[in-house]
Amino acid sequence: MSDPSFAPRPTLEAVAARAGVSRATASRVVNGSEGVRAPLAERVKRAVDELGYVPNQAARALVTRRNDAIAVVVAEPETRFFADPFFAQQVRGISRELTLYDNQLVLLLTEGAADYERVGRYLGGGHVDGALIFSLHDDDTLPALARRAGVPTVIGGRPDWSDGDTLYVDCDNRGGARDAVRHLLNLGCRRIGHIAGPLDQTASVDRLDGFRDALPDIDPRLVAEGDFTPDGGSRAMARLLDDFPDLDGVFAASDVMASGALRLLRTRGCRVPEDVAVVGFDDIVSVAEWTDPPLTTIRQDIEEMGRMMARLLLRRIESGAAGADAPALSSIVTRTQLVVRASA
Amino acid sequence: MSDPSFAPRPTLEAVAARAGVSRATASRVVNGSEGVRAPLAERVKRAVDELGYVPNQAARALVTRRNDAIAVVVAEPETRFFADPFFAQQVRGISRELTLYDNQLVLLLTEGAADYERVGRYLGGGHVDGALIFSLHDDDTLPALARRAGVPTVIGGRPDWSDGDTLYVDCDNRGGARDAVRHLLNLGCRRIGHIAGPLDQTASVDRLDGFRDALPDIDPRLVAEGDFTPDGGSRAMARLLDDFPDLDGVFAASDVMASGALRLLRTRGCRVPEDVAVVGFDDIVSVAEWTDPPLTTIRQDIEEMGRMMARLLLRRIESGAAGADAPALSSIVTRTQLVVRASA
DNA sequence: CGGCGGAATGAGAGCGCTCTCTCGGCGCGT
DNA sequence: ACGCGCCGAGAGAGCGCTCTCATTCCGCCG
Repeated sequence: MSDPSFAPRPTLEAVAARAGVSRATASRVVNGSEGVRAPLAERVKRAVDELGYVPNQAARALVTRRNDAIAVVVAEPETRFFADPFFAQQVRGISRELTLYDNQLVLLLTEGAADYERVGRYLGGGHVDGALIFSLHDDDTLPALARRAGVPTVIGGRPDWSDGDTLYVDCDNRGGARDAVRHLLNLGCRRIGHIAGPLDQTASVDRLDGFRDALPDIDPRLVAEGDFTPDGGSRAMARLLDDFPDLDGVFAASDVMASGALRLLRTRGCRVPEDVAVVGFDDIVSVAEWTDPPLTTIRQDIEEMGRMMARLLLRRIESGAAGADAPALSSIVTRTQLVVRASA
Repeated sequence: MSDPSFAPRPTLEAVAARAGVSRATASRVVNGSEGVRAPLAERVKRAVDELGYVPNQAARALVTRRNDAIAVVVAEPETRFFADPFFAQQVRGISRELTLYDNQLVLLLTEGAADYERVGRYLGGGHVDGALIFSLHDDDTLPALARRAGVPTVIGGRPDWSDGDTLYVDCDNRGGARDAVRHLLNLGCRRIGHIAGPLDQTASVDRLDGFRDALPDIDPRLVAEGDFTPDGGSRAMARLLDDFPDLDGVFAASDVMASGALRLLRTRGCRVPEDVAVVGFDDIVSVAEWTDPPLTTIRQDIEEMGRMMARLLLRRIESGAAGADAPALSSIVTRTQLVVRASA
């Protein structure tokens, strides 16, 4: 087997020799620093081309302490990670932003706490310059892990603790939820239920809080906990309907759950929005536009949030490298927006 | 800002000093090689714990030429990558297998050929020990790129060229397609159409070939090309129905497209399977079990294929390291299986 | 026309690790 | 009791790169 990986890769040394310059000069040219006279630079570039030289990243990383790679750590079984379009969009945003700055995305999937040790080792090993952590649940040790590993981190979604040092990007879950319920109220709904996400995540809690803001002193049974899956939404909807046959409005904490709720509503013969009006959250287009009827929802710009996470992290890494007098960085909370379609 | 990344990470040297041994011995202990007497090894381990030592991967990679990381390159816009459960399952399989062997997964998303240069640089940079490439289209230069970069590669899905050196993992697309059509035939269908995938991918072509195997000399208009999305399936179904009102059977080249077809069939008032029987391909459970009616389909074990890809690649890397007398590796084609649900 | 300043180039010291090679010490055979 | 062989530990040479610092070369001014 003629394994091409056996052809030893040319080193900077070789390039320098061929160009008749020193390694230092070759390095300067390769890294695009100025102060090399044109003819020399030209010769080096030619040598690079002819030899097909590509810098060895390990060697470079060893001295620069930079990897130009950041990890995306998902504290969620792959099943949900891939099934949920929310992650998909966020990762896309991240990926695009990182690409812009020539950084690579290393995906670290965890299946339960057993993998945490492995992830910790990886982060500590200096493989990546930073980490983006997603979808935290109560008491998740992932951020602590990253911190111990000395890896700059940005979290997707407000964490359930707060200290000035923790950076995150989230949307205004509470305000968005409030808007959703007010919309329902304006439509004339009198009996409004809420399909919440798992309450060990702040996004769910914040949305529930927003719901309560608009509807204080509500019967607690009007809140049914789902799990961000269609089925969960469906089950929660069923419970709500069983407990409150006079239900005429529902705010679901995610579009995906709302789609499940819609499905159940249909099997129960309820018309949407005539009998029951439904508002979702997220505005995941591939879901919200395709439900029957199309979903009224609270829009958050998920991809943009992904980009922001990446940018924030990159800046934090940068500032770490720059020293103490770096500009202070702060978490970002984005605005949400009501998108009215047909379901409410 | 008290950036913890500024606490310099302890080096092997420090561990050795603390344990009162040489760097070499410390290294031996850390890497679990034998031939170090227990008391010494014990002291080293203690030092590692106390210092919180984690080996610097860049330094290690520099000398071992191993990164314990492999790249997954997706020649597909993120949109489809994330939207399509097929990739999700495959990546899960890969991730699991890699984790087993303490390898990391680096996800390289490409958005069009513009990104190829970047990917090439990355692969050539020695960041990863190997690459898994997915979802190739005609004349895709990705494999050539990987080869030029000297990176061992395994391809997901049969490539459209063949040479003994190219390793791939695929299922028996043609045989599966044949089975699907035969099932339709056994059911008594007389006018069977095919919703094909994009014909610049071998999987689509192979499935079409299987369709033709079972139905030679068929009217070419009975084949409608889709794009592996629900919408594409829907559109193709519409075309088929328009051209052949007497259609009574459809074989779709993917479950996702079949679900779109089902949707269209419903809007047209066709009963499934009474009026038109439908068979899909893939057996993506989250799709096939949830369509209405549940989808009869051709099962391929996608996750297992992912695992196989990873294993094959790891072995190829291994064999590269072992030298010429490594066992010959060969591509894998897995068996498919008809799964009968309600749609046919 | 000598010398000075500044820019361009080269020399060389590591970065943290692995691994070969050498050396020291111990058990054993005679 | 002496020497041989072998196992366990240490010394040291890189891996390929970056970057500081010394050196050289040039254009100019005096």
